[in-house]
Amino acid sequence: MNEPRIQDVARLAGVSTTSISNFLNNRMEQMRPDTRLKIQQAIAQLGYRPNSAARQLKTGVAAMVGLLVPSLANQFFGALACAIETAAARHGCQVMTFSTFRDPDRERAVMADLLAYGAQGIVTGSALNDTDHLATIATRCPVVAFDIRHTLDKHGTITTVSVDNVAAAALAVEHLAALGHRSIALVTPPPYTLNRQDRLKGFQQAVARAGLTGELIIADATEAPRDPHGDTQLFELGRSAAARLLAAASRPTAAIGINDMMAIGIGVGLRQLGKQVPRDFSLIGIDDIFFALAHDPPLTTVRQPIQAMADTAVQRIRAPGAATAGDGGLFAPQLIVRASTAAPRT
Amino acid sequence: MNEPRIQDVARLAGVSTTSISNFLNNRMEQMRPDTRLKIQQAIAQLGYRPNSAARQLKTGVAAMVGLLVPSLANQFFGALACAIETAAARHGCQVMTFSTFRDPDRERAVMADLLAYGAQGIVTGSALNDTDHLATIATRCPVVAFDIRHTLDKHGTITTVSVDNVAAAALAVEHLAALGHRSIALVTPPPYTLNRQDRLKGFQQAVARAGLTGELIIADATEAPRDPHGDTQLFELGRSAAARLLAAASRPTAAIGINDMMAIGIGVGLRQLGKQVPRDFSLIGIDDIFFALAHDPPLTTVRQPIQAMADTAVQRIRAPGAATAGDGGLFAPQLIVRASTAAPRT
DNA sequence: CTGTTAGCGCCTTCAA
DNA sequence: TTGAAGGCGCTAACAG
Repeated sequence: MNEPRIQDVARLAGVSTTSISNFLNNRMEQMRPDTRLKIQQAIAQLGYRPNSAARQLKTGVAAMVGLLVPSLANQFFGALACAIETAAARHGCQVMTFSTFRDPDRERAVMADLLAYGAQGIVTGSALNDTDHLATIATRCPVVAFDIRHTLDKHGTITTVSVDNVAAAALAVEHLAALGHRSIALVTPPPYTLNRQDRLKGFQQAVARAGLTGELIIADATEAPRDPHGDTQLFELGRSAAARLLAAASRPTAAIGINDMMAIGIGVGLRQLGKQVPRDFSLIGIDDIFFALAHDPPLTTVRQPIQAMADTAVQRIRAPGAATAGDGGLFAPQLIVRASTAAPRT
Repeated sequence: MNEPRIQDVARLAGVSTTSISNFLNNRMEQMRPDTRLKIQQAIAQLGYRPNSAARQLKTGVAAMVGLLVPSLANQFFGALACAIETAAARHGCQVMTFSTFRDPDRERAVMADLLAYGAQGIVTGSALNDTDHLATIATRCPVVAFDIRHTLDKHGTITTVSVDNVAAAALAVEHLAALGHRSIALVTPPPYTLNRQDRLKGFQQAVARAGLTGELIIADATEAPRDPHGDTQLFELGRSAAARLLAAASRPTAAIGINDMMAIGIGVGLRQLGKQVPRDFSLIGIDDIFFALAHDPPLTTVRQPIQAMADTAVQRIRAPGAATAGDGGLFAPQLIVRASTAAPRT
């Protein structure tokens, strides 16, 4: 309603709209310093802001990147959104975030919306089953898949950014081994997604390397209600897995949760069973979500360098071609030792 | 890149662009059924999506609402963003979310961006100190303040949506009173914000009504590092407040955290001090964030009806005028009894 | 019921 | 340096 327009600025500054446009687009060399100053003042005085719709209509792109996540209510993705926003702000561009609630139809619709909005590119932290669709989108704008590396490699049109999940799990194993644990378990839901498969692989490789006994506890997803919003499911699965952990044939003295949510669930379950962490049992997660810190005891975990990953993701969108499809984009995880791991009782 | 345009659809369907436009804007009565069918097919065949920038440039508004939160890494605001997105989707519109990191400058900049983007309205869950600026924005588009009622009422141009914080605190007090507690405490940082002041007022009123002893524990904000991202601060403050709780002169048997984050911190602190919740001490929060459930024991709390509040917020943006500035917009909180409260030990 | 047409605000030649 | 002018894709009169 009654926003100032470029012509108003031009009139007030006593210059042409062309100069204003040049000013707005940082072509300072094409005007005298005093012109520049006058323009600056006029813009400030009017509170002028270029209309992005018009600009986009003309140039074809918006200074905006899209972000898809399963749900912002999920702590990990909230943090991711934060990191992407921070990264985008460094490029002077906005983020439009959508929760897909893991609904493929909604996912498709939302991608189309983003395209209609002229998004420069799309970062997706939402694991699609329909990768062909993703590839189609990728022909229209750069698509960066966050933490869902392998699924998409085959198409070769999508770049990916991911923590090295194999290394992450290995880091957890090595930490436990160094503490003296000889029998450990990995607790995970059925590893359908490839990042979970990677973590599983890392676990098995590291266990073999260290000569440990490694048991796999598959938490049956039907044991807890699905929850597309906040991922309470993983927490509940972890909690109910605690009993199986204690009853396991290999008598593990430590467990790795496939991620922090699961580890926190395990921690609560163990305590409800009268076990004390880390005195009776060691526990370690992966991701380093905020509540790892708020857990009692503070959860030892393997951190994903989210901000660095987000920076790379946005960079790839702003400068596609810089990275070729399928190239590395693998980030090194970092062990964060807190208080949920200790040497096993002898 | 090479998106189909409205003319392409018109050509393929063998009709005029007007009809396509009518179709897109749901003016079905202005065309024959067979025309409608042809259009439908043509759109599907081309995968056509109207360009939102062009549409917005023409109509002046985008099907988009802005959302400002301190940080999406904060569990509560992640959930809020989720709820707003769900509400907006029901109106067929998108959400552009920004984290302000509680930086007034960024807040201002982001509001301006939103205006430049043609946002239909702005929901802010971010407590500004500069309410005049907010009022200025409100002259350009509807602004709905989420959970920061009183600060803004004086301007009369901004509508607000908030839980009844007085009632929320009272609900907590009454629950504890009903369990038999006679001396309780409220733990809060210095109540600068007005929703905290409301909670404090509700606490004091309810305590007086029930004839209890009510102590106020002000957690000194300097005791924990500030954290604009994830609000670890409140957690840490709660944790360090546990000792003061146990040493308090009024010998409280239960505590209310000003919100869940604080209550969870208190819970962890109490346990580290060897106290068992709820056997030795009862604990209750306010908000009902997800981790109230993941806390051990599951935290009794007072829930904000976030989705209903979000629906109302979006409604006010879509149909401004329906609600007059400053009108109620107060929502009833709900007591969620879980396992952190019990009768005091006799 | 359908076609024609004039902009929405900005960017970018182009000639002055 | 500047002014004029032609769109970007769509909508909404208005005239058929």
